Amino acid sequence: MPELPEVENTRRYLIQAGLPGSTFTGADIGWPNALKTPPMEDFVLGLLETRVQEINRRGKYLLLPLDSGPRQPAATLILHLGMTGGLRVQPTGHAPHPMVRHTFWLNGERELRFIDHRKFAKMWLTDNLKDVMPPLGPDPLGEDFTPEALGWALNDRSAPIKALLLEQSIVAGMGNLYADESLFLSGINPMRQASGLSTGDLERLRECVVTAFSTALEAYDEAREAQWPDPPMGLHTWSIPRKDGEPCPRCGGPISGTRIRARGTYFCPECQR
DNA sequence: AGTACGTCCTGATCGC
DNA sequence: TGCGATCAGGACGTAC
Repeated sequence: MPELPEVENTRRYLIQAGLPGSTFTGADIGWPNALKTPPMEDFVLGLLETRVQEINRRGKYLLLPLDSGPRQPAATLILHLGMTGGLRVQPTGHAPHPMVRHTFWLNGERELRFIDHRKFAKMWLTDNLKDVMPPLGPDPLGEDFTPEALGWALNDRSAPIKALLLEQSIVAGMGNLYADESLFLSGINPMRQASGLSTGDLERLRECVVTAFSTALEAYDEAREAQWPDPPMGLHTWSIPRKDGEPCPRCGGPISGTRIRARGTYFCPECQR
């Protein structure tokens, strides 16, 4: 379930693996439904002989601006890992993971391999980001993620804070696990009405979102070094147990499991009132 | 407009 | 023991 730390880890992995500067020499799209735009033929032709300039991230989206030389306009390859997506840069001879859905051939006998067990991942190739990118809120690793920005977005919203934290237009990169973790760290009940949060709540929440993501990222950085060249994925980097009745790490009381907007939600009824 | 729910997917796990 | 039902969840489409 890639959320911001997993996507950022993937970004750093791709850079370390030398994807920037590599040239696409072909592509095999094994699950066409993942391709949102353009149609397959245009997608593959559009990638051909383009060079990856850099690997950027906006929320959970990976953005690969491409250099196509004199051919214009310059396009961007956009990747979203969905729930089970993962990327590898490997030598052509290296046995591929059984769940590789798409293969992008690179110069120098290497391949960019897109793994995706459950086929929730998505891809776009566009020369106009605005046409395909949904509106994204501030990124918690950036400077514009402030208590004021959070308060403004939640101001007149009556939905439970947990549901709104998951909206990418409010917090870019947030996902189910880190939403629960951030609320647990900040002592805020996930079912509370967003508009009812005090200034103090918002400040604490902002701080805890940053803490949850930063802690996870550090773990990914370490694991990436330790297990190179296999990138880590799915590290257990949160403190709140994701099981009903488990002891709360803070007070020892039983953790409650419930559903908010059909998402599994875990919290401590004692610490998060 | 805001809120909520169904849908897409596969594999693991649950319950009868 | 075995097999069908349920669960997991990111983002979008649809309904209210």
